[in-house]
Amino acid sequence: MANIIESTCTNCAKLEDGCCKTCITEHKFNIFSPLTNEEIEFLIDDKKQIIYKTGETIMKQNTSSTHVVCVRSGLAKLYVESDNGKNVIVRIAKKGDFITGGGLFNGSVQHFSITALTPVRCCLIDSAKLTTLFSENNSFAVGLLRYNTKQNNYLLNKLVNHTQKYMPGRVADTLLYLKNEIFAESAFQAPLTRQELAEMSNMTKESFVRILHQFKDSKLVAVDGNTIEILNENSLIAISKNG
Amino acid sequence: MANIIESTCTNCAKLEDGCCKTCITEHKFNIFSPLTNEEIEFLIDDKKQIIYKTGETIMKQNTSSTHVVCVRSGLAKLYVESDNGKNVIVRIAKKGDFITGGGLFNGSVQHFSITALTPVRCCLIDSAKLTTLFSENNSFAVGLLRYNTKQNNYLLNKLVNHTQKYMPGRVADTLLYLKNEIFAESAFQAPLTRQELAEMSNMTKESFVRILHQFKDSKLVAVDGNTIEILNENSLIAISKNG
DNA sequence: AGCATTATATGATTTTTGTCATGACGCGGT
DNA sequence: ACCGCGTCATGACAAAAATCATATAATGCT
Repeated sequence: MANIIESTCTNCAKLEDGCCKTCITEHKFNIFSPLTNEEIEFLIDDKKQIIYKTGETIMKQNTSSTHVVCVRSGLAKLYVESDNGKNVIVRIAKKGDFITGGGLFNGSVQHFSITALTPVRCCLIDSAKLTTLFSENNSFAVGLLRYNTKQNNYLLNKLVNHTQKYMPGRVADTLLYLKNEIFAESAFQAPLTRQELAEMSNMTKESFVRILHQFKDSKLVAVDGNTIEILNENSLIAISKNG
Repeated sequence: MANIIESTCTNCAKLEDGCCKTCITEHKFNIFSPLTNEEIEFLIDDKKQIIYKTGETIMKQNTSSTHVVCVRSGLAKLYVESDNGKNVIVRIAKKGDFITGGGLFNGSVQHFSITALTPVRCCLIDSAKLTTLFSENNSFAVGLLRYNTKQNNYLLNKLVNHTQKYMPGRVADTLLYLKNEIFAESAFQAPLTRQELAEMSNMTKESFVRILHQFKDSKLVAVDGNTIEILNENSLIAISKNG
């Protein structure tokens, strides 16, 4: 069971200790940077700080939720569970990511699930507080809209990539995404099974394995279990572009 | 009825005529309903009213644009042009639709193209005016965010439908979308070629034609050229669900 | 350590979908 | 009316990807 850890992070319970303010800068929660100290105080007043174990569900699709998630550490997968039982992993959330399940001002039903890939430390913040701040602080409102817009463009791009590219292009996309967006390193140990990597790439695990093996044979990547190293990024980019 | 609206709209240059205000209610531009008369006056001050002929490009992907589009009549396709030359039609815009190409507050680059499927009458409004109103009128800001959120959920849904369903399910989706979202009638004459219907359904035109033919054989639809009639909506829904 | 369970890998086969080729039909322009 | 062009339709075939089967490696548990 996930445990509330307000005791372990006592500094964070009140703003006077400087913890939440620090968290916002340190963890790069850019979305909150326009807020004044007073507004932050208001925001975090009754927030809950939770640690999820690997594999635990942070949010479940189609359930109702009145809070948003701010990831402080760890990785989580955001995925849609389709009617046929197959999952589509939409993105990976990491430190500093801010997640609204179905969106503010649009009902409380979550349109995707979130599951911890590693232990995840996060803060759950009441949506109502965000809507209040949305009205009071225009820069914050602009930030929220911009966040949504970017998400929109991201999804538009993913739609095209997933429907128009052949499998090697999609595998290349997934590997480049992990390198550049998540780990920011050429070699990384991804806490993702082949099944999950396949769900990110819109294919079966068998197909993913085969293509990864081809990439390995072509010296584009080095693979050892969950550790993947990008050896030839330019070729992967070419494969991604080519389709 | 339609004539009255259109004749008033021709003098839409000033609010004194009551036209833009009428337009907002009559054409159901809900996004603008929170605005005061003064704000509307400000918004439409130097707007441009344009008529596009069938086939004309209203917005071109990857170009810069500083305005948003409000469709007053006609139909237009919003589509992404992918690197391999194939198009993905994301949605059809109709009367009352409000379109921001790449989004407010996020650069001016358009992330998709818009082309008129029929003659399209629309107003182009300066994005800067919207951002000003966003700051001044909170209800309007909420409406914009809600619009974006809905768009997000729509794209999420389309991503899953296009990647997880077999072709018959996707064709069923397209037909149901046209019936319920665009024409609001069981029988409709769609100004879309088979190629375009295929681009909405993420498949080749040949595949679309074949599946439409099967649906016709199964008495699910009646087809005569561009006129399509949904005869058995429940079966189409079942096919859509099934995958 | 030994066993059960899960994840990974790989070949054989089938299903799904796209590509190519061809013909029919409809429509605008001369 | 005739031609040319684009759309629509349909069959034959090829390519892409999923499924199935099975083997191996890794992991967790008692």
